[in-house]
Amino acid sequence: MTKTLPRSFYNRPTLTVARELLGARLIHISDGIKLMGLISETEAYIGEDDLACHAKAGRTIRTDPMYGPPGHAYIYFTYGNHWMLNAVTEAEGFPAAVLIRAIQPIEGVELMMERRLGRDTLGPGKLTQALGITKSQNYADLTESTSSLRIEAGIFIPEKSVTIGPRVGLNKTTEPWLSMPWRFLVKETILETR
DNA sequence: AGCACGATGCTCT
DNA sequence: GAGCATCGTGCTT
Repeated sequence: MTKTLPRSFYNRPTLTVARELLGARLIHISDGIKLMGLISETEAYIGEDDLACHAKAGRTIRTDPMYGPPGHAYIYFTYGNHWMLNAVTEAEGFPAAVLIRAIQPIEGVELMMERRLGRDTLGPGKLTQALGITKSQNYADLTESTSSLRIEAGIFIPEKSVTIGPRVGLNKTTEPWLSMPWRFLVKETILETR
């Protein structure tokens, strides 16, 4: 029996949270079926000064979840097709979040494969499609053990298995934000556990 | 294997 | 009305 990561886990510097979320278990109960994957890629978006962070526009309908208490989901829609899943970090009132960019499916793999038409789950829009995550899970409390969307402690990822680099997909962002090494990626396949 | 582009709709100016 | 924290296809090497 594993435990969800507590709110204090998220109430820390976003870079620390992004690094430590690697290997954690992302769980979504979808149509009564438990889907679970190990988080294998994250990115940090930190405050209104970070020009890559949506909060650069201030507190709006869209960015509101990031200003709320840590440990909740911030979900938004982009490019006309894709839902993005973030975990809100740092103290309430400071807008920051970790974008979950990829998972390694562990449980409920058949349903995930079906939804993805057999394709992979490496990519922020792909994992939400596989897990069936949409705007209806926006603001979900990730720390609640009965929540249909939650994150539990997973397996430890050693430093030598982590690649750190600049965030991707930022088209018009200017320096220094464009090159900030705020992306965390597990190099090899994470060992399968239960 | 890598690049270019179109799809598609919500959010903010 | 433009821009976007993307994805998949199709075409080029």
